[in-house]
Amino acid sequence: MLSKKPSARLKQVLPSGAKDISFFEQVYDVVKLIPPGRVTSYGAIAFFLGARSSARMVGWAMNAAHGMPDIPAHRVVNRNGMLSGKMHFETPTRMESLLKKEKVKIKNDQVVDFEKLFWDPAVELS
DNA sequence: AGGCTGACATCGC
DNA sequence: CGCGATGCCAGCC
Repeated sequence: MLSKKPSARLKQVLPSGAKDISFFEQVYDVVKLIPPGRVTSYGAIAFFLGARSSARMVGWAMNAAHGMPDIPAHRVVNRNGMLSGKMHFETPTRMESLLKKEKVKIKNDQVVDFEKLFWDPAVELS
């Protein structure tokens, strides 16, 4: 996979009067609400959006979120608490660094105490 | 216009 | 208990 970036970047800025809220935008909305030092999973976000099987899309949304400073994609990991998307950052160590800055410990590309740091949108945003 | 792929998750064999 | 197959939505070839 070489340059496989969605240059489209969706609508990115949402033209004035953008009323059609796509799945992606909902994902961004949730990810933006993840507090520092906390993490969540692709599946949790997908589930919160009512599409438990659409976890893949969440990952794809993160890919499209590249370049959006408001989207803390590093706080989203897979269900095992593993930094599965670290290789998609500017540098493979970027994701880990950002998390460590937020006092999140990483070991073997995995979030330590993932269950304790887990931020469930279905609960927090209920 | 049709098909493959993807930073996941779950069910089936 | 482990690997294979399927679902899901959007973007790109």
